[in-house]
Amino acid sequence: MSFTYQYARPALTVDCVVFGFDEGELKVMLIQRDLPPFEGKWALPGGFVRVDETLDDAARRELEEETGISKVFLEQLYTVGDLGRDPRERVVSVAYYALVKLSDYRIRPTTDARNAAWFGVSDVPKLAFDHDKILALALQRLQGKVRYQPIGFELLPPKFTLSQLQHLYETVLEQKFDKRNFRKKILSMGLLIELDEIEQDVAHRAARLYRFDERKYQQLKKRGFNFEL
Amino acid sequence: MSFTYQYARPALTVDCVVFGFDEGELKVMLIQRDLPPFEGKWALPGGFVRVDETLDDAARRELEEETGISKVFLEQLYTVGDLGRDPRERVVSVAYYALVKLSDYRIRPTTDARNAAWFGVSDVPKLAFDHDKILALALQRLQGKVRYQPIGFELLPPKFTLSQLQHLYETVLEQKFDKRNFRKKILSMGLLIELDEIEQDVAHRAARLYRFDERKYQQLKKRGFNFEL
DNA sequence: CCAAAAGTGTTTCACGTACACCCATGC
DNA sequence: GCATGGGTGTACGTGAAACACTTTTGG
Repeated sequence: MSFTYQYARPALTVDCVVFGFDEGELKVMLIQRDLPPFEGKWALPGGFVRVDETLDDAARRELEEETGISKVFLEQLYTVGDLGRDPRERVVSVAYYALVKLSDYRIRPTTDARNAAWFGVSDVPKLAFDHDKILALALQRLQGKVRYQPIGFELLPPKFTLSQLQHLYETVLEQKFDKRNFRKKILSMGLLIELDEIEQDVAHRAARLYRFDERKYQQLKKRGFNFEL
Repeated sequence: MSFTYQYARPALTVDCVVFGFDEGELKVMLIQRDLPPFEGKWALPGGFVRVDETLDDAARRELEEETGISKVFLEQLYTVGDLGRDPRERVVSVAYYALVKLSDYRIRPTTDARNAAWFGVSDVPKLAFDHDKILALALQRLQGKVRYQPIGFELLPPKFTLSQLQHLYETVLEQKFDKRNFRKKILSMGLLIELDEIEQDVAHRAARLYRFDERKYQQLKKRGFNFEL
């Protein structure tokens, strides 16, 4: 079976930059290519968009197929369409970025026949295609967005300590915060629910656990509230 | 001549939301369709991406062809790919938004065989395809971006008065500003060059003209400066 | 008892905000 | 001379930033 058109059409793909946060480091999931071009090179998970699925669906499907990741925060990032970005033919790719609760879901880093692994964002090797550029864009977007939208919580387990939250922000934004000021500010928004639980199995005083109040955030947002770190 | 592929491919188009600012109002350029589907309806300028041109090039080319507009601020907005957004077949469209110095370049609102016209953003009729949604996205992006990047100047002539600038911000953000505070803030950034010229042909005291210092902005940006209204 | 991180208030300073009057020009 | 918008300074309050010590727990 084949499909014929009057004019040449670019191929259309999706690529996903999947971020996780673990051990005080921001990580990206990469896949080792088992086919040319760029065989053996690391690349972003992604693949062709089917003609009967939306772009979002395609991104989620590829993510699931290639990394086993599902039900995560996923947002469109940018569409790249430079000539020659794929040596075989013209390929336009809609890039997405995803945020996963690494420490919670325990994602299997290897699935399928492929080799998938987490890399610290500062230890990423040279990637296939123009995926370096896409990754850089995603990082930029994450840094910009984390300040004024409560997406940082997508990278933490549902229950977290204020220190974990602070470290997350410090890592993503590459910037230190004062502990007291950070707590004051984040708590003053009234978006965190203080739980009756504390950390377990730590070799020091256990910290209180909190939960992000998504419901409250949606309410406040309607009334003109703006999250801002 | 025709082109054949193993799998079905979506068609790929670009659409442009072109903003202008005139008479204290934010305007969008629309084109009246002369072919089905949506014949006679107003739509965003746009068209198919050729297989040998980048997405940015395609957007600029379509803009030039359909509206005569060239050399403007142009930025990718979002890629829409819902099923059924075009009744004929699957079409994925990369949306762009452009900012033009309306009062300066004097763009011809009608070119080609087509009917092109400026609409106040609050007087836009129901558009073809999902162009309403794209326009709404573009407005949102403009409102968000104008606050923390000096793109407002793209909508003004090269020489402008502080009142013009203030009115632009008030229009885009749908919010009033205090005259003294606005001037204090904008001038304190040191990004405006005070010219030795004043307005001409006004029926009241003529205002001083200013120019945006792009050079200085690029310098400051490198050193970590952030524009913020 | 030592190490490691949790938790907690106050002072200072900068910046945002509110606010009213005189000036220049064209008609 | 009057209508229209141009141009200017100060006082006040809020919120960001700086800063150090005590507490709890496990080993």
